Order: sequence, then C-alpha cells, then structure tokens
Amino acid sequence: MKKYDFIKIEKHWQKEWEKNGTYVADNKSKKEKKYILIEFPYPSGEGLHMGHLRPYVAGDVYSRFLRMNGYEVMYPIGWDAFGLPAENFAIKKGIHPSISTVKNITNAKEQLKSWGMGFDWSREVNTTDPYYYKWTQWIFLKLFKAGLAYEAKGMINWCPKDKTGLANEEVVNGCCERCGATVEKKELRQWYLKITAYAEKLLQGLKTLAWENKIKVQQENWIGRSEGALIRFQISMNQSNQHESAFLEVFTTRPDTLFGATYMVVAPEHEIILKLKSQISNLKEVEEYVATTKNKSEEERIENKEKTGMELKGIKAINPVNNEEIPIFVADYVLSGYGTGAIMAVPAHDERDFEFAKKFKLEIKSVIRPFKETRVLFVNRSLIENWKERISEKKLLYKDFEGWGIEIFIEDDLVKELTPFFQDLMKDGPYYCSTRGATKLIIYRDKVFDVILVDGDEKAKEYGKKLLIPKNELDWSLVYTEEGIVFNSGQFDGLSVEEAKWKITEFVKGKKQIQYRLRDWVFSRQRYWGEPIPLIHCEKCGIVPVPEEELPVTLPEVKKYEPTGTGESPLAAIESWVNTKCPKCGGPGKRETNTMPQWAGSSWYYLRYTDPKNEKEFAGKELLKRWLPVDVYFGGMEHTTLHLLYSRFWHEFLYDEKLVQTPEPYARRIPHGIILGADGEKMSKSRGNVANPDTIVKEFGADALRMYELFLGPHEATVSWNERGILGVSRFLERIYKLFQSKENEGEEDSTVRGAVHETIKKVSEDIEVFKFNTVVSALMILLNQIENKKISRETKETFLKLLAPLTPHLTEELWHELGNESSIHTSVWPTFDATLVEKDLFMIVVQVNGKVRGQIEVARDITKEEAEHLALDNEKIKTYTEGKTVKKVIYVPKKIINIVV
RNA sequence: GCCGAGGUGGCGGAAUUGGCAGACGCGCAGGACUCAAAAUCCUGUAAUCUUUAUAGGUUGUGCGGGUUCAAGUCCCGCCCUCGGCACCA
Repeated sequence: MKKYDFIKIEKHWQKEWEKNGTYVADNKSKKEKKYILIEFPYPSGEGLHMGHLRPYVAGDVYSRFLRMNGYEVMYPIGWDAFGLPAENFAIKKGIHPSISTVKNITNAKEQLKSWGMGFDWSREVNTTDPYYYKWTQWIFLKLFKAGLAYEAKGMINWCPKDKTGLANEEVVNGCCERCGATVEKKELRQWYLKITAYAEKLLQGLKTLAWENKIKVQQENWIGRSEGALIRFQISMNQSNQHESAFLEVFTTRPDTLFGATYMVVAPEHEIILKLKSQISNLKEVEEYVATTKNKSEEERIENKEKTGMELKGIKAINPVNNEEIPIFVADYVLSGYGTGAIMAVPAHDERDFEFAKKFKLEIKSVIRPFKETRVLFVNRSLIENWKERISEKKLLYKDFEGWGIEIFIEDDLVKELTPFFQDLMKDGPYYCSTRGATKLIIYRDKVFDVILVDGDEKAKEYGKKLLIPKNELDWSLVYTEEGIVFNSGQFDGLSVEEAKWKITEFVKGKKQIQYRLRDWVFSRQRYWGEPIPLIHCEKCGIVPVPEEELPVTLPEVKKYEPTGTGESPLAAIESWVNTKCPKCGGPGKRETNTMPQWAGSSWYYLRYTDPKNEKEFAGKELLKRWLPVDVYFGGMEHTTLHLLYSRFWHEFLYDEKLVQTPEPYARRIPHGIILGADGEKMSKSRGNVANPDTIVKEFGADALRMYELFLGPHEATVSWNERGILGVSRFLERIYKLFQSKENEGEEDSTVRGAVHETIKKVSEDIEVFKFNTVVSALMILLNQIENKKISRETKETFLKLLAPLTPHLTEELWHELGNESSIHTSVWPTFDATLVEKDLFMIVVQVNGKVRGQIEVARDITKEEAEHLALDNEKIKTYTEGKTVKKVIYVPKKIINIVV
C-alpha cells in the first residue's frame, strides 16, 4: 500500500494550482462576487509566523468554501512593506531597504505557497512600489486639497528609540506600539490628518456594520463622544486699568451642577496664563509650576495621580449662574487637548475635583441629591393591567410625590410586553430608565405617579429593603456622581439632572456641544523608509502640492538612513532632492522631507486589489463597484483603533469625494484570538516557546498544520499551541489516506452511513458559515469514525473529500484525482444535504423521573405525545421509580425528553 | 475605577440557546501485533460510594442564593482571569 507522502503531494498540487490559475478571481464572471480579505503581511527578515497563520487559514477555508458554493471569490494578497525593520536593517548593514524587502517578500511568498494558501497572486500589491505609492500620495493630496491635511506645531508623542513622532493610536500604555520604548512629549512641526472631522461619521457608520460588538465598542470608546455644554465665565481682575474683558470657556457634561462650581482649573498649557500675565500676582510661582508639569513624562503623570496645582492669584472667575467670584487654578489634572483645556470644578459631584478641593481646602457645595427614596416594585401581570387602565383613564399622574425613584422588577415572561409600555410612559417625562439584564427594568424619575408598596411576597420585601436608600443615612461628605434631584440651585430646585442640564445651559447662554476624545492623526514620520509627502514649500506661494502628473515623488537613494533625532527626516540631508522648483511660481522650493506613517499604504490597499495594474486611476470605477465592499475581513483585535479606524476614515473620505461607491469598506470583520506558546505565554525567542509553521510543514505537512490550527479552539479565542496535539490530526489524515487506498470498502452503503454523511454535510456547512472551524474538524473526525469500517459508495467518498477540501486542500485534491476526476476539487460543487436522510426514523428519547435520568425509550419519528408518555410509563425500569407514587405531571419535549413528576 | 470577553475532567475544548454535561482530540491505563521497541489497531478513562462482578447510587460546569418539571445555559449577589480605556470634565 502507498504511503501518505505529503511532501510530494503538496508540492505537486501547489505547482498545478499555480499553473492552472485555480484561485484567480475573474473580473468578468457572471457569478455573484465575494471579496475575502486578510491583513496583508509585513515582509520581515524573520519570515511569517504562527500569528499570520490564524487569519490566513481561516480566510482560505472560507474562500474555498464560498468558491465551491458557486461564488466568484477574490482572496488577494500583497505586502505592507514600508516600515522600521527594513530601515533598521539598512542602518546596520547598509543595504537599501528595497533590496532587503524584495528578498523578504520572496521568502514569505514561498512560505504562503507552502501553506497551501489559495491567494490570487495576479493581484499582488506592494506598498513600496512607486506605481503603488503614487496613488497613496495622490489620495493624500486629495485630503490636502479638501483641507483635511494640515501642518501644525504642537506637543506630540515622540518615540526616543525610533526617533520619530507617533499618532495617539500608536501609544500603548505610554509606550511605543512598535518598539515598546517610553513615549515622550515633544514640540514639533508635524503634518496632521483631520480624522476628527470624521468622528461622527465613523461613529454613525459603525451602526450600519455587522461587526462583532466588542470591535464596535472599542472603536466607539476610542472616538469617545460626549454631550455637554460650552459655558463662559467672565474674569474679574484686581487691576482696574484693564480695558479688554477676558473670559474662560469650559466644556462640561454636567451643566446641571453649575451652582456647585466653586473654583475653576486651567491646564498648564492654557493660553490665559500668558494672556493675563500682567494680572497674575504670583506669576513666578505659577510659571515654576507650569515648568515642573512640562518636565513630567507621560509615565510619571500616569503613575502619580496625586493632584497638584497653583492658584492664579489676582484674577477670579465669575460664575454666570449666580455671579459669585470663584478662584482660578492651574493644575495638570486638566488636559489641554480635551474640551477647552479649562474646567469648572464641582467638587461635590466630581471625584477629581473633590480630591483637589480637599487638598487645597476649597469650598464643596452640594447641588444634587439622590431621589428621596427608592421604591421597589415587583410587577406582575395583574398590576400592569391595573396600571394600563388607570393611565387610559388619566388617573395615573404624578403630582404628589416629588423626588422619588422607583425600581421595578418584572416577571420574566412580561419583559417583552412591558418594555414598550415603559418606554412609552417615559417619553414625556425627564425619566431615566435602564435595563440591567433582560428581566429588570429600572426607572428613575423625579416624580412618582403612584406609590405601590412591595406587596405580599416576603422575599421580594427583603430584597426591596436592601435597595432602599434611607435619606438620613446619606453621607454628605462623599462625592455624589449619580442621577438625582437638583437643589441649592435657585429657581432650578427640584428638577431632575437631565432637565436641569439644558435649562441651566440656556439660562447662562451656554451652547450645547458634542466633544470627542479622538485627536487628529499625526501623519508625518521623521524616518526614511516611507512614502514621501508630496508637497513643496515655497517662500512665495506657501505649501504647494506636487502636480498629479509628477507623481509619484519617489524616495531618493541616501547614504545614511539613521534618523537624525532632530525632528527632521534623513531626507532633509539630500540637498539635490530637497531643492526643487515651486510648481506654481517656478521659483525655488523645498520638498517636504517627512514621510508618511506605516498606516498610509494599508489605508487603501483593499481598493487597489480590485484593479492592481491600473496606471490611470487608483482603481477603475467599474471594478470597484464589482468587488466592494469587502465581504469578510479577517484580522486581529490589535488593529481595531489603528489600521481599522484609519482605513475607515480614508474610505469614508473617498466616498464623500465620490471616488468609491460604498460608504464603508468592510461589511464584516472577523477577529481572531492570538496563538500562545505551549506554556500559555506569548511566543517569543527569549522564552524559547516559538512553534515555527515551516518546520511543522516539513514534519507533518501543510494540511496537518492547517487542520490543527483550526482544531486548536474557537477562532476568536486565545489558544495555546500544544506540540503533541498535532498528532491527532496527523493520524486522522493518515487514516483518510489509507481509507481511500483500500478498494475493499467500496460497495452498497447502509442507511446509517448515509444519515451520518448528510448530518455531517449539514454540520460542516453551517459551522464554516459562522467560522466555527474547530467543530468542523471534529465533525469530520466523527464521520470518519462512523464510516471507517463500513462499506461506502463512491459518492460518499467524493462528498467526504469535498467537505474536507477547504481545510486540507492538497490531500483532498490528490485523492479526488485518484478517484478519476479531471478538474480541481476546489472548483467542484459543494454537497447539499437531504433533510429526510438526516432525520432518523427511530430515535431515543430520555426519560426522567423528577428531573433525574432513569432510562431511555426508542420511539418512532412521528409518535404522539400520548403514545410517548404511555411508552415511558409502561417501561419496566421507569416503573420501579414510579411504583406506589402518584404521577403529578408529565412533561414531553418532542424528540428530546420526557420528565415524569411524581 | 469604567467598558468588553470569559471561568466546564489531567490538558485543548464540545453542548442545536433551558432538555442525557464532558462530543472530538491530546494524555494516561490495559490489551492485540512484535524476540523487543516504535508505529498501528482494539478497550477503558469526571469524582466518589455500594457490590466478587454484572449493575446501581450520590455529587459535579469559579463561589453563595433564587426561578423552573428541568439550569453550564435564565435572575440576584460575590470572587477570579484575560483584553481595551483611563485625571476625557
């Protein structure tokens, strides 16, 4: 018998597929399209690792599955090749990054092919190819012309090791995302992209996407929308020779607490300090304080949260709501980059202000108190019927009881019915409602229309008591940040927080404002190996874009790649390149010497795949229309607030420019968990727990590698690579090979085999559809166990191979051809299952007595409830448990279970 | 602190969303083949108790309560692990 020679088989078919263009996507095909995407790799000198395998195999399996289901599938690949390692290699060895990149790409390509990846290589792109980055630059100029790229001097994140500026998104826990060095702040002239202009669109767009919740939430949090008000405080000064009036503007989400604002704080960078220099009597101290905060690193600020600050003596702010004078402080707990860089401090209702006020012995004035009392209602159907009636008769109103909150618990089965009821009730009042879990609905409001005390049920009463907040036990020395009733606030007393917010804002002529946490994207890097920013500085004309026909602005050769560390890129040293003509006036001009960040090329690569060789456009309209949006995008969670956010921004911009036809780039995003070493730790050389995919391919074959990777665990879960585990799938593949070599098992198959096959078709099809690859593998193993020693038909053999084909493309292709097929199994038609074959005529149902399993009975498919119950009660074994007892109740769940209650 | 995901045998993990917990695989134990070993094949494998055995009982999905004929799954209150954000007003 032939041995399963996977090395030979895999090599052979990889060549055949390439020769036949098996995975080339046809632009003109009449079939419905599917665009499957993986994050294209960075071709590093180390080659691709296990981390790449996870999404790539998933995408590959899914692509093959869709292709067999009749779709025209595009599964492209390319190289995200700008970046630091190539440059650092150049610094060390003096070899130009483009040379080492080409070499690394060749290696990585070998790897991907040896893994049996069904990529469409005809669409390969490379971000460092001038024909590619011409269009990266072109899109940048579009952004520039739309006013979304601007130059500004500011404090930015600076990586001292990589010697370049970083975007906010690239700072992880105060460290450089790439190298881990502690990030510093540095004042630099930088190019920014105005991603904040798209904050709302990025947020709204999320709602239209069928993405997993956790990704959406992470992007939402990153964008960080909050609603509040802008409020102006006039400044009064001691020195009367002042003609100009000054004011401080703050952003607050709690204008309802304005009466409780007892001081103000500005960030150390706030302009007011400079502006009112002459008015500040303790200027020297203030300047000293500002200087010390500037010397603090990000890390120190995070570490030491003890509040510090300094009063700005000589000036006061006037609280617009009551004209009281309050002191102004400078303190670094207020950030210059958020809101207006100044706050009104309400120590009674904000933890940070509270802490600061205690330290500096400032007034703490409470203006919000909790609801008088919280009533707990356990609502059942009859109570609700009663309410409904009273509402319709207008008897259910709310004048008598001010300042109450109620908490309502609802019986499970009423939730669906009652949710709209409460929503309706709340719509004309300042009520606050939240649902905690499915069966609980809480309504807080300033008034209660009815007081119904907790009724009969003792347990409910007990629970209700726990939730009551007795008024006299409230500790007024603590901060209260919850919802409640406004007091100590003049004419606004008695209002709910929500209501007071906008009434008070209106009263002081404040402005409703929406604030985002998101910052503009620092887009320039002081490094060599990136796309040159295609702009020219002209003394006369200012900043002039390079004319389109002169793109790309190619990277010049340099002798020294070292970053200068001065905030200039190494390009600045090449005078022949820097000095050029101004395209506008023809006078002398200087090229922008900063380069684009790594994220530039990857922000639009998925568009280029549709039309990679186009020299006139970044991609042809027709082809964009044909292929977009990406149907499924496989990738890691680590890019959620980096690449995934950036490319959505670019895409939404291109959509607004009418250059793409879909508002969003990726219809679905499937995240994956990381693969850890066998010890449960992150794979790393220093730990010595690195599993190398290539050695596994040599030892067990690509098919075993792929299948084991899928079998490790759920796609989205973090999993550990267990060295021994691969033996299981390796044995499985050997057994399949053996099964197909034997001719003895061919023949007429029985109905259990057929049933098992169809059950597996169902299971495998459904599970691939929802990316549950680990159970796909187990389903296939179960099938083999069931048919291994039985007679099977040729059709079953073919079906089995087809089900396996997406997972193990080489082995199945080999056996498929051994069966005499001429064309590829990967372009064959996916099997469908016959529901009548899946359902058995006879099956077992479990019989329980008082919830305990006591036996099983075999019943026919179409048995009635009565018949089943009889069978169960007459069963000898069951009788021993029911003997001498009365049967109270029998529960019958068709096809599953009978429970006899005695 | 806030947000998100999770906690099931010795291990990785299943469980159609309330219906036989532990599928499938690893490992382990016993057996077959072998002079022997490896490979392969067969059998067993949650814990615990009763029994010579067949068999049967009890407990069991992080902890404590609850709802239900029935809970890994739903509700309430905790604990722990991982991921993200964090002085964002």
